[in-house]
Amino acid sequence: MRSRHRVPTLVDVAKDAGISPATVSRSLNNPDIVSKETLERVQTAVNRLGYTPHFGARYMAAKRSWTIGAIIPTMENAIFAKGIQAFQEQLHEHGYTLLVSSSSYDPEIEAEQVRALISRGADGILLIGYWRDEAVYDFLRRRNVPFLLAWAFTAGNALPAIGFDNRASMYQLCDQVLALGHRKFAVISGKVDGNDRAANRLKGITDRLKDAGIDPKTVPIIETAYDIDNGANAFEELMQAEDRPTVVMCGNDVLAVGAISRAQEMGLDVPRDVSITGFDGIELARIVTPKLATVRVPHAEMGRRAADELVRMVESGEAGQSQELRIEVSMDLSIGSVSTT
Amino acid sequence: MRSRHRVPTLVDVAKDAGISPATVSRSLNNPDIVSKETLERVQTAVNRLGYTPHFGARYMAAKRSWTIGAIIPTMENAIFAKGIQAFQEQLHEHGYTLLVSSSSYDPEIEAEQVRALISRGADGILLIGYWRDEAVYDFLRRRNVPFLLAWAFTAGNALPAIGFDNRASMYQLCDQVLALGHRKFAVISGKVDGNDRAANRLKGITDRLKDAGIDPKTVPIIETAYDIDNGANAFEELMQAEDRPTVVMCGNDVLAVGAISRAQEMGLDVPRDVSITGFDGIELARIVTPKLATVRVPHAEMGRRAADELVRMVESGEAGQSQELRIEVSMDLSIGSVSTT
DNA sequence: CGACTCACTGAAAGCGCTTTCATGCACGTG
DNA sequence: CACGTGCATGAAAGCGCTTTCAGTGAGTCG
Repeated sequence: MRSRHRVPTLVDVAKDAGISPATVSRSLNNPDIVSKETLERVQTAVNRLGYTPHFGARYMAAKRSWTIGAIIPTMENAIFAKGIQAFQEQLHEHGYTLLVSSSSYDPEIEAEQVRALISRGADGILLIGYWRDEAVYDFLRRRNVPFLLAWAFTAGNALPAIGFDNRASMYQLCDQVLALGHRKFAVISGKVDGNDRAANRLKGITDRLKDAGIDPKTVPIIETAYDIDNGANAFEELMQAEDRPTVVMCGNDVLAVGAISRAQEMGLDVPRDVSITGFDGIELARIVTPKLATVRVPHAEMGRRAADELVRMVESGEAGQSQELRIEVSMDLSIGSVSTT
Repeated sequence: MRSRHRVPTLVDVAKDAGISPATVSRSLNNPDIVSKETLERVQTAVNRLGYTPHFGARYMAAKRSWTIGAIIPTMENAIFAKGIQAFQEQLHEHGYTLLVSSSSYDPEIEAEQVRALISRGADGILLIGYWRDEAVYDFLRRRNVPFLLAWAFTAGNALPAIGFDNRASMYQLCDQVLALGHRKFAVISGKVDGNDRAANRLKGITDRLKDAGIDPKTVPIIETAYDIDNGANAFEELMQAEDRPTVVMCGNDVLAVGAISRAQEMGLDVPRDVSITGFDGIELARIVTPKLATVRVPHAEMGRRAADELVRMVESGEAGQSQELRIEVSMDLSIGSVSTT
């Protein structure tokens, strides 16, 4: 029952078209070197039989899978959605298929996924951020599988990355917040452990505060996983302090949106009673009320460029070239000024 | 340069362990039938060499890929994210890997993706909704690849599906809207063409209105792609009418959120000036102000159940069993009552 | 007009694994 | 002691494709 119809193979096509399997293979992969007439007969046979090449066999014989793997920390929220979508589309343009898996921000799972992707023959791999066990990098290098990092960029780091400088970006945002007169800060950061993006964003804030003569140790900082509810709870906790902050800077938009929504539930007006900032510039930030002040990351462009670069690496065998992308600080309605009287 | 290190194969492991390749294969796939001592030697050799099985070869020899494919209409917004995430996790439990691709709501692309997934040896395939070219179903059946539909359920339809009744759910929501006294409706629907979910949601509204003695032809309906901005624009257009609706029902949360945000920009109070409803119950609906009245779909459960069922189909070779999931209508703050004086 | 080139095609090896079949060996049994 | 039994292993075929190597015939050139 399960195999009533035999699945047609390349040999079946060859027989049907009255030519050799070799020529059928060429017709499919390298049509230029086959005569027009033969090409047509192959085409006809393929259609008649409903032939689809067997990926495993093809991959085994050609040692090319036309597959690119990507491991992102999460699919649950939209942080990576836009970028990965663009990455996928651009890969498709190059004739590659994308395999995505998510690690739930767990380094062990990530390492396992890397092995899984390689075992499935990924010709190249996209990873998020820099920080991971050196063993993972070793494994990739030993296998000679090109890899590229995204969503982060640190000048001087030798690993090929396409992204933006998380520290500098947050530094810049913090700059603007200071310019509005804020001096009483609080921070809701993502989990810093093993996450260079989160760590650098936090560092961007503390660095800027130091430069402004504010001791970061005096700033209340809550570290929590990226999740709307966590953002909300952290916000509430921060506002319990007797000396309330005038601004709460969040490690990403998801946390910030949680903060905004809890603020409303608490009857606080944003930004009159308290200002809130985010990071990422996902759609959420745009539609929340008030519109979120945030750092806009060019997700789609990052995805496209990463695809182009990774394909280039795979096909040329050359080392990857890093690219830094420009972010844009957008001071939207969720932040107000503070009189510095 | 690209191949300085030769990738270790099963034969290398066999040599290193001093046993035959056959036994190594057995140790890896069927440890029960191998002696404990041999197992250990294999384990040691695998670790020493850093061996990872070659997926293509394995798939070719065993004719099982341990891969499940899923084709969703879009990754851009969160409609499918939660469900697919759960689907993936549950598949992982069963030892399967998920391959996701998106069709951008284009039936041609979807058909192409089906072929691509099959060619990659997907042992089973998850598709969204019922409507697609019969040729796609034929192809799947001819190939004997089990498939399952999700995000929809129509009683009596023979195709195996795990989801909810889009028409009935929207009918139910509309019911509640009527109960609040609304009589002047407007609708922002998703593109109905080729999309049974969108079509049935719309039908749920018109059916209910008919039953209430309201001629659906008198109700302004705008059909547009699921996108926040489209929702916003459609809303504005609908509110331009001289006889404004008291409620705008939207085909999904994304459209509804767009509508809410435009309402605010237009200086309209939701729900005092106009009520707005959505569909899906994604996170967005919860955090928008005012909280969106919508139909909550149990995405995670749908994903998990779909995974269990599809794996069962693949492993048993039996036909798929449909399951209908319960939705929940939540009348949140974006809807108010209308005095029926 | 013989030697070459060129465009096209075929034969066959081999990619890394699983699985069938055969074999060896240590038992327990009549 | 001859035999069947069951466990653990090995040998070898073969999965469906690509690619190298070797033609073949037609056209071109000195």
